[in-house]
Amino acid sequence: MEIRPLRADARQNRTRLLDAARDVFVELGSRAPLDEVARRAGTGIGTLYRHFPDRQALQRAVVLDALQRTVDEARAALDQERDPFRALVRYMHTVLDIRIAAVIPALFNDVDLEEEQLRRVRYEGSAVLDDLVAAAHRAGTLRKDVTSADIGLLTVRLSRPLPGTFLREQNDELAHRHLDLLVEGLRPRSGRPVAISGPAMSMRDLQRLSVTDREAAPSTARKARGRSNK
Amino acid sequence: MEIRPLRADARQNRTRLLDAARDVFVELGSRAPLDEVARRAGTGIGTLYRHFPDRQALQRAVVLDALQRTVDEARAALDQERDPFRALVRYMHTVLDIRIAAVIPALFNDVDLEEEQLRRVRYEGSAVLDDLVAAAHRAGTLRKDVTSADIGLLTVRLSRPLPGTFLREQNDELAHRHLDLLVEGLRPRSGRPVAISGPAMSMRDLQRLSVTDREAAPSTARKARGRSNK
DNA sequence: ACGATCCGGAGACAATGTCTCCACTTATCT
DNA sequence: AGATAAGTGGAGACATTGTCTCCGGATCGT
Repeated sequence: MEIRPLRADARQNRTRLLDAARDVFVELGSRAPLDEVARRAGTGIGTLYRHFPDRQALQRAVVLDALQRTVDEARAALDQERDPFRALVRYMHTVLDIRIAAVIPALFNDVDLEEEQLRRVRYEGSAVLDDLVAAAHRAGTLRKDVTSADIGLLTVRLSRPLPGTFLREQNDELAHRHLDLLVEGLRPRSGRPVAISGPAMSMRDLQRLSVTDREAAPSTARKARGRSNK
Repeated sequence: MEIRPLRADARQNRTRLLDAARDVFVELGSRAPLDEVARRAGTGIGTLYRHFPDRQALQRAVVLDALQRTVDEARAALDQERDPFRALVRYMHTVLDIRIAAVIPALFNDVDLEEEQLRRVRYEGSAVLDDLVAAAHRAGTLRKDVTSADIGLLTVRLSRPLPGTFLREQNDELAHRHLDLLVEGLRPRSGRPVAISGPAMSMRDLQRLSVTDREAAPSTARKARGRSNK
């Protein structure tokens, strides 16, 4: 590892490449052509390869960067907001902005999340989200049956850009709009509590689960689900 | 055009290929290897190409099939459910099951949605969703500021499989769980109405928007494939 | 039983993506 | 300003991946 500081222009290029890579991976998937990344960053492909020896190194750097920023923001929300529910909502909006919840999914199969450094930041991320949720639970402003994994997964669903040729700005607006809508469903209901179905997991459950199962079930048979509208 | 009915085994293979293709496109994206589709369908690659002359034909068939089933189910929901809100919720759950809202996004850039037959079914789909939403609005059981485009886009967000090595069944359960959660946010609030941000669009707005954006690039209706742009 | 119909998958071909190499440019220091 | 180390860009050799044809053989329907 080089410890010598980068030249000013080199540092800027590195940052630009990271930003461009994040967008490209989110929009085009983990196997998007790196030419495109270089193009958006306004550099040559050679420069990209100088900073990141191969595709995987770039992907790793992108994830680490986004994760770190998310953790920082989560802590800020927890510290600065008086109302825990507000802190949680602020956290979710920020996550949309950082696009972390879109990046990780996109790169999930290509980046080794168990690698030491990533593992550590991921752990911090889970912990702070657990704290946010727990605080809101204690305050009684968040439905008791909503778990931290729900929050995490919901931000994933909201983060991913909608297909079609939406402009990016429009996409972002819609994501925040839908988050607003969702947030209303997170509050406890005064009247009858309508039960929600499915597995209630914590962030820890979620991580354990992702790591553990590594076999593919080739069962393609589809069964009709007997569904009553609850 | 062949009108002669297919041999029984051929018909079954065709159906299997369609189902497999839908899953593969959703999971692996529109450019997923067709070998994988054949493998999951339990047929050879040659069989795939006999039924669908090229990738685009397969994609188109997948979308048409899913769309048609969705429209049918939407009509059934509208007819059979007494409570309009229940009808809407049932519709959304069904959409998750059919995975239409995951298929269309995945194939958005590869299938020409303006092609006559698709256009017609899509139009029907929008119309019936508009009806569902309008009915719920009239009944006062759906927030007035929630539009049909919101419903459509939200099902898209919920439909797409979460990354990681979730088993498919688990993925489905989570999608329905999160839909349950979301639904609570769709109901009108008795107390203060918390405003939601962002553009409020109808399905029509949505379609118009997607189409106009497309004009920028030359629409490849049925041309040679080899394109090199950038 | 016996055409007609359909299947399977090896492999030639085409498209796409990876990454190196090095002549050239730019930042930084004195 | 001059010297020089640091950084850049992109053409192109190479590798990987996906497309689609072809035809001997299996299977269906009558």
